[in-house]
Amino acid sequence: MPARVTTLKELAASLGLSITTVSRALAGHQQIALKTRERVAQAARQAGYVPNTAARTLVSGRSGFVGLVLPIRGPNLVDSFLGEFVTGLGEGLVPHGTDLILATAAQDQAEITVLRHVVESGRADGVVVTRIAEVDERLAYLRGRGFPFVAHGRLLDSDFDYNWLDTDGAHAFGEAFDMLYDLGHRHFGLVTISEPMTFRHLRQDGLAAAIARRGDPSVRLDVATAPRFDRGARIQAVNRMLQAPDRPTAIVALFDELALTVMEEAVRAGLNVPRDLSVIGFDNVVASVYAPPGLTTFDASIRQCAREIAEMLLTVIADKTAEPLTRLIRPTLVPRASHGVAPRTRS
Amino acid sequence: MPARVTTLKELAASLGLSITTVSRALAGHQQIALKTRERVAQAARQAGYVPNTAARTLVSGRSGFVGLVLPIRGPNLVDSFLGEFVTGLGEGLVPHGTDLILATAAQDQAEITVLRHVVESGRADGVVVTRIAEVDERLAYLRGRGFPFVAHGRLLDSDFDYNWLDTDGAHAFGEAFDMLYDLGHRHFGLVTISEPMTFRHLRQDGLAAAIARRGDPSVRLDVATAPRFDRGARIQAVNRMLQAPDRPTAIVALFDELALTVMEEAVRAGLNVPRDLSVIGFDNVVASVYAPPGLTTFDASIRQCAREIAEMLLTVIADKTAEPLTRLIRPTLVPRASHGVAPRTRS
DNA sequence: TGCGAAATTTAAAACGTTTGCAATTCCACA
DNA sequence: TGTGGAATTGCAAACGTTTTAAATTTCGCA
Repeated sequence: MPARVTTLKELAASLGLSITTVSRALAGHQQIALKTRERVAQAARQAGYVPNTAARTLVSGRSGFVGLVLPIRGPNLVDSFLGEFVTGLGEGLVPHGTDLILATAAQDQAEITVLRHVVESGRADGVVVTRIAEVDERLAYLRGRGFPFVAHGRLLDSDFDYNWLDTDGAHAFGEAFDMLYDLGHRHFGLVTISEPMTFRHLRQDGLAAAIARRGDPSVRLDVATAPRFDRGARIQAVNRMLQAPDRPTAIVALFDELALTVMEEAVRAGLNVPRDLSVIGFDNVVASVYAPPGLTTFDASIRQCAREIAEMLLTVIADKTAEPLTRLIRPTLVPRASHGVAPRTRS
Repeated sequence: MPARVTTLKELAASLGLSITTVSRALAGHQQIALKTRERVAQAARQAGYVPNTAARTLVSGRSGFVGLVLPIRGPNLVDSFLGEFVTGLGEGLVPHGTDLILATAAQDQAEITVLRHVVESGRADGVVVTRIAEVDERLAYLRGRGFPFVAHGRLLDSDFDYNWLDTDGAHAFGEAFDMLYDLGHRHFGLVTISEPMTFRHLRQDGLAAAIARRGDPSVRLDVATAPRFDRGARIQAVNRMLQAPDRPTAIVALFDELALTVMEEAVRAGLNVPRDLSVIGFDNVVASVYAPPGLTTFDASIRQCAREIAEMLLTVIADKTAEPLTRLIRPTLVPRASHGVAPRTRS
């Protein structure tokens, strides 16, 4: 017997009260007699009453949901990013009784289309936007609508303020450089991607800034670029860097996946990490623990960041006029065994 | 200028038509003149009209959402399961215009409470249930309500039918045994968990069945059990098995995370994998590629399974009276380098 | 005993959509 | 020019809740 859903009307009828009174009693309004409130609460609990979300949303204009548009992903998810991210969001949302909507973009569909749909159908009270692109129409759209959102990541420059939380990749890459420099490295390699995401600039600029700060003209930086999802091209780019007659002694990769490729190809080329080559990544993916000799990397604590993003978003939803919130999270170095003193200079 | 949301009423007014007609025109009803339908569609597109979800849900009784209650997870997610799973669900749902709701259980809250809330608030038209426990109140509840759901996993026995999709762990473990037996192994170890999840029985039974099928009385099986999230206890249990005077020559782990621990501890104990010890896991997590010498394991293609689960659920939602759907997916062996011929018998 | 203010409760409208049924328009044909 | 039936459109109720404004009850005090 599929139990029917209890409605406010039924509850009111069974109590001999009006719908209004029951609604207010459950909302805890002071104007309802204490005795009545208790009686109603008791009956509601017993009947297992749960308010209908649609009806509540319709009248209040609040859905109690926060949206996340799933980035269209390649066939190979290599990390636990998404899992950690939604887990963190969930943790941040649950104390406020808010749930998460995951909207997926179809193969041939732009993310912005899905975003618009989520926003304009009233499914969500706010959204989280990840993977910020150099020119990001999503932020412009949300901004134009005045719709609450928090970005995970930043634009390089913008003529408007918005709420964001970002990992301080610039600082991390500076830290990586300083550490490697102090270990004697002077010739550096950076492996990066060709996709127009802002974080690649932020990190590369952080590296460049640290180099400039040091003011040592003997420091040299090579850059290798490959498309994010083209494994073949990536391997090629890495090998071009490794096979060069004068190759770097230390390679910093934009993120661990690239760093792992560097380590694999280095081994294949007969190099020993870290004796011949230091490698540093970013993200602290699980594989970085297991890939010999253990990848030195940075941990950005995605789950914790996501939780904070959720909290920021709830704040913004509650008060749309508030000053823009921004948080820059400094990742922590996870030193493992893939970096070491620079090899003696050849020649 | 935060653009307002267009409503049906406004659209109707601007067209000089009634709300009814516009609604029907957009729904493509034949009874509306073709010319009108086109005119309305055009105007709707131009105005960027998106129907309000709450209103539609309220009257139709369909929310256009499918729910997933996030399992409460320990501090350390080690795999990409959740990410792959929600990605797969999204892929299966998006062609039908359905989205996914992720509800998180608070720390002190039972999963069933959240599930009840999702179901009874009308937020979702159906739910996906994962990680089936030996005695699973969620299935009983959903069954009792007649609420559409698909289980990822199975009960060991049940007095009712339901929709499920499961990975054929029994078959995989049988396959692992056969392969190892043919390589000369006679003394086996199974590392499993103490949590009352059904899959541990299914897999262990599959192993036992394969042993029985072989009918070789010299085959021996040791079992080590530890709590899922207690790393210390797990290491202890593994070591007890490895340190035993007469240790197994082949260890099958309930899943990769355990297998990785076995490999780590084996190395620490001075054993060579696979020369002294064969290890086989299950799940094909990313780390299994990188953990030396490369873990032989089974791939259950979570993403594909999740997609199918989504499709099954949509079928069930569309026709609640349909026969129960069940799918048993055979995982594929991913042979890497952690297994090999049995070492010569000592003594 | 009656008055007025305070305390408590209720009727009714509103949110934006879908849908059963009724009303209107159109057109072919007599 | 009128008629009937088909084609097209519109009215109004309904979904379950919140909320404004108004009605009713209660109670202290003269």
